[in-house]
Amino acid sequence: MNKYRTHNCNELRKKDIGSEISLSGWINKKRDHGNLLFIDLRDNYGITQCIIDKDNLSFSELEKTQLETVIKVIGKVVNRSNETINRDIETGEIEVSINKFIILGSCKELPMPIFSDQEYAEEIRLKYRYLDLRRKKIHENIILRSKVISFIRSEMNDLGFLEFQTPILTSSSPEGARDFLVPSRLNPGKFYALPQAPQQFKQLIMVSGFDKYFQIAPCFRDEDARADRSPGEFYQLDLEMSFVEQEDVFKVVERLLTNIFKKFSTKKLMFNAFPKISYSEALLKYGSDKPDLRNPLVINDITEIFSREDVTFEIFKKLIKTGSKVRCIVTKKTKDKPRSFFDNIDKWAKDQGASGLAYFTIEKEKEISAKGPVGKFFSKEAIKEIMNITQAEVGDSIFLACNKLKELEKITSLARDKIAQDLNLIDENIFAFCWVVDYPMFERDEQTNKIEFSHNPFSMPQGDIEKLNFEKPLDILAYQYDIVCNGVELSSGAIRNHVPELMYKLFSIAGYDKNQVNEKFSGMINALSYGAPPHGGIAPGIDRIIMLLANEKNIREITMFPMNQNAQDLMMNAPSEITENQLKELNLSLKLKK
RNA sequence: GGGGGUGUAGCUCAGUUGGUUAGAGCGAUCGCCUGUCACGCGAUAGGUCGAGGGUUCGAGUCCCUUCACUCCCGCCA
Repeated sequence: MNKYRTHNCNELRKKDIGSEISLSGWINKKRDHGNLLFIDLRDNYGITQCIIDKDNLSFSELEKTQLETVIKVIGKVVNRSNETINRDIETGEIEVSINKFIILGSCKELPMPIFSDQEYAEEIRLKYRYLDLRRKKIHENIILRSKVISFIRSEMNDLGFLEFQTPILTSSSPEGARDFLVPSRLNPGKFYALPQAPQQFKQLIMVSGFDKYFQIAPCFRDEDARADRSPGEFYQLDLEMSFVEQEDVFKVVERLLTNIFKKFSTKKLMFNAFPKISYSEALLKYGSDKPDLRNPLVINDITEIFSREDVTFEIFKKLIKTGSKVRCIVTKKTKDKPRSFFDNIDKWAKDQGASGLAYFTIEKEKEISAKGPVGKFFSKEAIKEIMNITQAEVGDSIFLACNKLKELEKITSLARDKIAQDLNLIDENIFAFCWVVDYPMFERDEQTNKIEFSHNPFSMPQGDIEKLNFEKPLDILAYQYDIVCNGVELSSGAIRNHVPELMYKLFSIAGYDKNQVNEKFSGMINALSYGAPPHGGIAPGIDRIIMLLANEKNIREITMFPMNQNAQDLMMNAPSEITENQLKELNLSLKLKK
């Protein structure tokens, strides 16, 4: 028999009444009636109420024992009378009458209460993470995370994928995020980098003939944190498949995500088959390449309206002549919304750094007309034309913004979210997945004016390779795709370029000559010239999937031991200084900025 | 690198127009209480008001500097 317990704290039921048992766990809560003491004993599985009275020799000692002390209780399962049954806990029909108890782990005064739904400062939660993790909600989030990952493994195995580990110490790559670097002792002056993703390795696994690979892969990027982005490390379900086209990858991921979200959430999926939206369409209709499709609002371009004689909105007309565009959002049946609704949105837009959002409402008495601050600038024919483009009807309102394309996309995208929130248009009980496809291979950096890879440099360009027009690189699309859920980018992937000559060509457009490519991607580029299968894959973010399932906005709520925003582990005191000896061994010296 | 928010007891917070000895709930300690499940009742202890400087007869409160945490922008193929 186990020394510590015969049952866990969520096991005992009516059928156990009369049994002599032992339980071990934490004192979650005490209710002390002076001559009668109730103890809620908690473990990972649940809570069991234990009871002791003054006739017992241990009574006064147990009465003095601190919350969160770990004890072993030996006693008898007894019935609870009808009036004293607790329906809120699964063991609520019985209780344990304590005969004896033993302290297994004593507890100092707590820096934060465990039994409370109260929110606490992150600093203290992170410093005492092991206490924080005892609390119900985050404890359950972490268990959910474990179950989801375990489910993913079994699904991937069922689909014929093999799980492999790839190196954690690897080489720094020129593209992408800032690397975490590790100095090499045996190779003075040289550094390893932690992988930003196992990108090259997974392609090499395909070249090695393993056909289908996956890994719950740690990824390291030395970039600043956000609420939904840990500094340092995060996890991806990294997967790669040989002899596949885009659709084959989609099929696997759609099945997997559908199964995960159906199994681990009660929320409904908006689409059985995930819709596919091209990158350019997404930017036009939603102003973003990660649209929240729960939001029914759509953006329309109405720049052409402003070339009409009977539109006299001179500010916009002037801006358009210098290259700006006009886009708008229609809100249905908002004719009778108070003036404050419109002004708040305009004010909000100004707070976002935009020049505000113009608006008018379409009304009809005898004739169609536009009411609102800028309504007077539009003739009834112009209004009809706008209604034609935007599907707006009488009683609807139109919010307009005019700016250079990038800025315009940004503000209309934010406005789309903001207006939908104000009008309460977003159903929180839905997951709306979509694919964003047809990403451009290259984009122009606005500051440097240089042409760069817009996503992954290893992606395969679309179309007939022989006929690609390298003179117009910005027109080249890639077999590059993202999956988005509720406005959250879950992952991106691509069909890879497995043709070395084409790879050199594409890198040369981004400003890397053959030697640089050979040097920086030696493993990859070499491998591709020894018989590489066509292949492709994707890497859904595990953390973000769990956040969606757990309905958490902050990644630390689903991460066991996270760092704070300044990339410090307050519990372990990382990062920390190292000794002179360690530095010497690594041939390093410090030169700190003041 | 830049912008916003927060910082008062172990924890969560209140603190008016600058004015006496800075308060409450939870927790801790002590006492009372045999059916609670956020048990109840009474008492006690507990404060560098993040830190430093300034204005003032007087600063938790106003001003300046600075630190910590957090959210956002930049960044994140």
